[in-house]
Amino acid sequence: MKELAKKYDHLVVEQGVYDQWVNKGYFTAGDMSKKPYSIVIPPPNVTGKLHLGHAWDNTLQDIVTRYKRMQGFDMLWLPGMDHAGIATQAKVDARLKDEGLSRYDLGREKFLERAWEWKEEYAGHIRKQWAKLGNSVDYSRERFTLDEGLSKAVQKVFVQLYEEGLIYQGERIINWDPQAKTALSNIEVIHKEIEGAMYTFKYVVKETGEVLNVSTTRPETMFGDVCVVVHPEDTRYQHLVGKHAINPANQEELIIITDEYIDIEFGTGAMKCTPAHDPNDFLIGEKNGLPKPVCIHPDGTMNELAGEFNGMDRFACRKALVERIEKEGNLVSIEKHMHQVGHSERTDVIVEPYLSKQWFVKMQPLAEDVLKDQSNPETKINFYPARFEKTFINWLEGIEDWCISRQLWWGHRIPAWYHKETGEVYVGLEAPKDIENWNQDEDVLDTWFSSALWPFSTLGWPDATADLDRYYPNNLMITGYDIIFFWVARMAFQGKHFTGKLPFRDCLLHGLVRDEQGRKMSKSLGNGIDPIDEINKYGVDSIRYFLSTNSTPGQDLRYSREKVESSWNFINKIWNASRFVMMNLGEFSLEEMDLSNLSMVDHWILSRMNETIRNVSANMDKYEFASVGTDLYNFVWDDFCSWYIELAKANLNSDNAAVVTATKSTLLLVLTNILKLLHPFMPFVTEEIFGAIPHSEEALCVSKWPEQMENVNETCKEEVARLISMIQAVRQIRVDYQLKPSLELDICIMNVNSELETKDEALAAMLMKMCKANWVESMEGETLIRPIMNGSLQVLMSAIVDKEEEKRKLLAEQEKLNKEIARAEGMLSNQNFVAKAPAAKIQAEKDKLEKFKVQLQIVEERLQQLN
RNA sequence: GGAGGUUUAGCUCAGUUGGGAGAGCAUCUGCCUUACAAGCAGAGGGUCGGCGGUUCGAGCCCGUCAACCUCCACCA
Repeated sequence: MKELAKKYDHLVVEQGVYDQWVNKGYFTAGDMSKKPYSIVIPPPNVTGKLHLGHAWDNTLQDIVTRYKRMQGFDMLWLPGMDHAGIATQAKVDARLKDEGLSRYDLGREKFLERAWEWKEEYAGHIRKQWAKLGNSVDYSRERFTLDEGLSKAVQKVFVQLYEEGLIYQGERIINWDPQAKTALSNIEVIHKEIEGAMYTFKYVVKETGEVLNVSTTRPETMFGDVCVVVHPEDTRYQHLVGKHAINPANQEELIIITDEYIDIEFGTGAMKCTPAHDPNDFLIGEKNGLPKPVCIHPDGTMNELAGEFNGMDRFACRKALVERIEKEGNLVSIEKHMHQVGHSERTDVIVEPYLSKQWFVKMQPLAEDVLKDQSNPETKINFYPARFEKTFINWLEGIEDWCISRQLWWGHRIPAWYHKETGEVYVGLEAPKDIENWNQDEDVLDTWFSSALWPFSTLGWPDATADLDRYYPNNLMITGYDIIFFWVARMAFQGKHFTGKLPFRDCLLHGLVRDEQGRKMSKSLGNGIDPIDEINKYGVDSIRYFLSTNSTPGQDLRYSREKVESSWNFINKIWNASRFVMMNLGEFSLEEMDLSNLSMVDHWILSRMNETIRNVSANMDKYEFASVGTDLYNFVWDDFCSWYIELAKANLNSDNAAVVTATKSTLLLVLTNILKLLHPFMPFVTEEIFGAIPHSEEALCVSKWPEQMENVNETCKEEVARLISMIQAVRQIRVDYQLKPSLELDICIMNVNSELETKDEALAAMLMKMCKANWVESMEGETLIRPIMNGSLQVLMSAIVDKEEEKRKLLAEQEKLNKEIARAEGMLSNQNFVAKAPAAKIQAEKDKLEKFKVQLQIVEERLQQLN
């Protein structure tokens, strides 16, 4: 058995324990005698260090994991990491750049070697951070989205969806990132409101010589224009339909056509149409069988269609073109224009809508299957908080096809081959036999394509493994609300389609960690906080307790060092209380435990313990960790430390050995259960203390979750409440009359009608200990009377009491009581209340009224004496 | 243009079927009481964003307005 150091030092306490847990295999799942419970970690990107958001997310998962493990489940928390295509490739590119290289210098194969080196390096960092956080993950089942098994799952899904007609290749307008030179899916585009300009130019109608004004926000795309469109009912332009306008950018003739899409009220009512660089224009082009010329290179520079601007950056071209047109006299106006412009999530450059050939997943049938299951209480995912179900459903209902091909090297290569001569497309798990005649698609899949399979691919799917059978669907998914679309929804439809079941029963969503001013943590603001620094400073137990108990589900969380310190203080309190218990237990062993001679206060703390176990377990099941935190804080600090330990001191000094034993037993039992209840939140310090007190279980982290104790006398609650009110009354008298704390007061207790009415030695000792009060049977001479719960307390103080002061206090008390009585009487005389309120509520009001009346009587008697 | 969130003590936030407003920190007073001064014992501080409604009773339910925040959305 260990000793507890005099001072709580988190650096010492948190050292070495984690490795022991891992080495003993406590985190390894697979005990077939137990019921399974599973969570998979949202795989962190192998791009860098974990941030506070990860610490929060992981802590929540670890809390549930440890709780379920202690409840006797075969608990699997499966760890792993994500290859994070664009993000990682960008990091490796940057590293190469420092060496004066580009990925093209290395070639695909060598580049991938470098990327794998990067992955190994960062995976090591991430594992160290998991250990630091205390994550009780099963390392024997750790996975990586690009490992062999998961790649197999990805290929299988791609090929099957292709064969089912749910994956197709198409020439479409996609979101193009000209810096990363890859396509993006719709949700990888961040729309930001920026100030642009609306340019209006003169288009001369060839046949009539009239001038037609046409506006655009992107003049550079004029080199890809194929027509001018007006609304069919726009009387201003009906006579021009079928005629031709001259494009002021390149003097080409543009046919004037009509389309219902046009908003007559907007701008001039005449729109230029660029089918290859705008999704709406694309549709108009398709409808009318127009060509779709591309005028921009994949790197964002203009191509040969731009004539003299060939090779110029798209935005430089915009400026130069406008200047030229102005010079030619064809500029009508430039007006400031605020509009939403798409930016790449990863590189932050302005996304170019771009016509290109990509692979897509046909989403509607997949989404419909999920929506069907979601509408059935038996099969649906339960969202916590429930409101996110709406977000989830709305997105699936309005879903568009998912562009899944990425022009990158780091990722799952698309299993499609093109015949060198015929151009035939082959998609399959195996490469074509006559491979020399085929070229494999150069592209890889969107990272989220593999993440979407995570809940089952990590368990061995597509093989029918024992793990898959046992741990799928997962019981719970915990992640941030910011990736409902990216991840949760996609896991849902892939899970449903390939396993027949939605991938998890519950989904707990948390918010974002913000800085102390409430701002998002970001690189550009430089306000990011490294969790490791904070852990070194305050200990991971404090960080975990802070992160998990200071917000409600779905709400963002402000990081607050003040509150982390307050968490540290709480842990320090537990540490010191434990030291007190140990000091008093001495050589006390488990065999001596005897709870048969419990005193009133022992019963009381055990009854509060039962209540706490009940509330904590219920709230844990609802993922209401803030409530759990409050309950435990109050129970530990107020009930156990401030009251029970202080009251127990008198019992521990008793000559009666049975009383001492009962108190020691209670101290040990309650402390043990406190450690268990707190373990999921602060695993290190609780395990350390557990190791230092008598116990029969192997380790706290694999100990049994507390159960309520039977045969606890609940009526002691009221007795102890009275005792507490007595102690508080005496303390109040000291404050009121500025008496020295060391001065012993004689007190006499009257009209209590309870066990406390007759003097009891143990109670007398407690009163002496708690408020330096000596309990006497009766009192002669002038006394000061204070009402206490259901009775009154008399103090002999004629020498000290200032009568006027006492009168003032009593009058204040009288006023307060009269108010209360008026309130209660008011309610009870309200016929509607009496007729409609529940009987229990009415009775409670009657009881209160009675109590107040008794107290008022005492106060008034005393006032009379003073007059 | 849709959807959602937030508004409670000086600050940060709880408040779970509607039944006498809470915590942490901060402030004030008094204490080194042998687990803990990172502590102990007390105290002050709120028209629960505004208005209206339902109800015997509203911080909580309904309507409306305001401020702030977030997500979604192809208007040239």
